[in-house]
Amino acid sequence: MGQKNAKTVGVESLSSAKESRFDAILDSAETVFARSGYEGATMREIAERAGVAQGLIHYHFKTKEVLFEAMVSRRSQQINEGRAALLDGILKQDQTPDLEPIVEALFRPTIEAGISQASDGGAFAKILVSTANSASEREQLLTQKYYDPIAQKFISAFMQVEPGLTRANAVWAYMFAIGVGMTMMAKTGRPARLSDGLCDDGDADEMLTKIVPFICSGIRALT
Amino acid sequence: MGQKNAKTVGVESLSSAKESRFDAILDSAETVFARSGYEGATMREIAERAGVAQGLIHYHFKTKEVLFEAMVSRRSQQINEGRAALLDGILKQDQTPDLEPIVEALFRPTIEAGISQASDGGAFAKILVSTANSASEREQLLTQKYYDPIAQKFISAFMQVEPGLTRANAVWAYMFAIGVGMTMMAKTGRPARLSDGLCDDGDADEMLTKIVPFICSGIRALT
DNA sequence: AGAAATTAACTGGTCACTCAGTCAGTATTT
DNA sequence: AAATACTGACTGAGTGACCAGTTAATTTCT
Repeated sequence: MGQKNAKTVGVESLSSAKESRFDAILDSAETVFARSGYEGATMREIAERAGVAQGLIHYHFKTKEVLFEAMVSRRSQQINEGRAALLDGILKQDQTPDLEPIVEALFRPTIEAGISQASDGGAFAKILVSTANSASEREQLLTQKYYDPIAQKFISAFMQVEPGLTRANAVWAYMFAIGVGMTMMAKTGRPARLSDGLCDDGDADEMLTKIVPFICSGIRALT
Repeated sequence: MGQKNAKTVGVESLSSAKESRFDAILDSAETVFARSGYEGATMREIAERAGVAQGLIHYHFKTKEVLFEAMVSRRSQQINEGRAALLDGILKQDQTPDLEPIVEALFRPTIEAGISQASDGGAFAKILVSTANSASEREQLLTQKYYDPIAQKFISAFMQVEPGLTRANAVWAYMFAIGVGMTMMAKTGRPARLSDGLCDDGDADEMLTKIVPFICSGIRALT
């Protein structure tokens, strides 16, 4: 269900290229799930924000759970294609690549997926954070399905450019790197609070200049 | 509300020292909130698991929100007293202390609060993770109230033992350190999945031997 | 080409159920 | 007896899901 809406693909996101209701529902779901969490979000609110009848959501997605997965699937495929492309480009070099661009390739597509939608305050990034940290069945399965494969690619890349890493340590390195990245994606505003405004977790580019050296140095400590 | 139950404090947690219903409710809330999240948890389930009538929860805590805060408050005070004690002990030395024990002091009390209850699978740690990462009003206020003060102490300690750190970078260092710690506290089982069983996020002590060098090296990269 | 038939997209209302919270009344303590 | 602790039945406000029926778009038949 949902693949029949492959119509009018072409160049979307162009100005206000009229979007299908199907996609409008997914966009709305992204915003509402991000603000209220899975249980806190209501089908009614998602429908209202998308400007459709509530029944239409059930027509397209059957259940709330399927809707949630469809929303995660759409965005994570986009992100992980970007990640894979960047990583492949780096590894295709002649000499051994640096660790730094690899770590950057891990985060930049997520950031860009956040801002492209503008005005949503990085809604999907927030969903990512809570999904990744959840120990619940449903969310773990989504992580496994959509994020474990690309994770393995980055873990292998870590081992390739830092030969001192055991496989176990490369896995820890990946987990820790993601943990640090959460700080940026959660957008809690806490850095600003703790620093009297010196730090701003809304500025992803500035954060990356701190995060990348932090993680790379941390990884090298595990070699 | 709740402080009138300071009765029979003494040595609790001893075998099955009969616990007050008040505390039984908080314990139950910890487990249920950890598994289902704030919205997903129901007062009915918390009451059943605690073996009391649902009305009793409202008698003691009035609302779900107050119950949640009471549960966070109890455990976080215990954790942060442990953290402060360890940190003060370290800073009281004559010569300049190392960064390593400070970072360890950040995490050990949380871990121990998790295991002491046994069998709950680190329920409170999971709540901590989702609370810290949430951008919602309610959870941000709790973080601010119960965790920002101790965070400032650790940020100052970072600057004291690593004089090259600016205040802004010390704040980032703290945020990143917490981010890495999430990996350990969330207990998602993902490390085991990604490593075919080589890594185990259930073994907090083993994780600490990886986390502490990772974070310390990362922090020093910011100097 | 144009009418007829079929499918897809969509609506508004409704259902059975669950939720947090209330309350009158009962047991237990002091 | 007076206060505190506690119960269990209850309520009104939502909840996700469902469905009969309407409109728009395609396909099929003549």
